[in-house]
Amino acid sequence: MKKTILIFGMLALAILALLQLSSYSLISGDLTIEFVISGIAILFFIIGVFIQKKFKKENIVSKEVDQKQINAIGLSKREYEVLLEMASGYSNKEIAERLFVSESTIKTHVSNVLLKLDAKRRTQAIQKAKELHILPI
Amino acid sequence: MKKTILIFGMLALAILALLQLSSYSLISGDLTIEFVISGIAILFFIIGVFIQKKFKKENIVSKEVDQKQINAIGLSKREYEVLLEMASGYSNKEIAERLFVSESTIKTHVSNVLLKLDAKRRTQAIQKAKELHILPI
DNA sequence: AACAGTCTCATACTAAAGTACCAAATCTAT
DNA sequence: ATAGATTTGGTACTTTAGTATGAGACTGTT
Repeated sequence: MKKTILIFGMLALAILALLQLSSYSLISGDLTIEFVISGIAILFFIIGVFIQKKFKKENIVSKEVDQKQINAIGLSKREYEVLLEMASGYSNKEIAERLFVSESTIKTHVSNVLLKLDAKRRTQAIQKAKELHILPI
Repeated sequence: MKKTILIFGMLALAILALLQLSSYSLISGDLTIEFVISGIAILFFIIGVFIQKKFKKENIVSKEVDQKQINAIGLSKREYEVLLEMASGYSNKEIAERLFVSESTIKTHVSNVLLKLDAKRRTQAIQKAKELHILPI
């Protein structure tokens, strides 16, 4: 967790910088104490929100599809489309109708998907695809 | 977004309260300006983190299984177990081996699961189960 | 233009999934 | 203890899924 140390170090620095700035402003009389404190409060609130967001993103399984993984596996555009339809629970015949091609074509694509994902069944392919983060949701 | 308005109202109030408190402390000379500002910064940082956490939680699809849904659907304990195995990508034969029963039994269970989830195929059953939040992940 | 890759489709299989129907054993709660 | 639900298992059958193989059409690339 180097990032944690880094972030808290930066925060400490930010606080020190603000202290310097605020005391200087107060001495010079440009700003009122209320204004400075409000600004600091808002600033640190925003920083808190931002940092929490960053941390959350790392912990949560991203719902985004990992395009790099798709390329790494070697799935073609059409094969990936078929995979998505499979994962949605459609049969080969239904996928064929939805994509306006023959069932034979879908079978070919499915076989290729299974090969590339090293799966014996479509359900296993779906599971593996999920683990590889190449499926939305 | 009533919550948003509420939260920001509370924040504004908190800032005002802090201003009052800090000016009072400064006048009475109990605290230094640095100490007050640091405290406020830390406080608002924490508030920011907390609020972001709250908001995030609402957006994320809960990974918990919805036991009520399982009951509502009428899935028995064993049927649910089979559903989980199905969703993991196992074949009927594999599930039979894993649960130490015959393949016939699994077929019966699977048929019942499909009926209760109103699905034509196991992939569709998995998809529907996912939507009903009765699958972990 | 030639080539690799993709997409399409077909045939002929084998394997797996799913349905229908039945029935015995086992729990479970009243 | 008995009724109702659950679990288990079987047979026989239909439907999907998946494999193997081949091949034409259509990219984009060098």
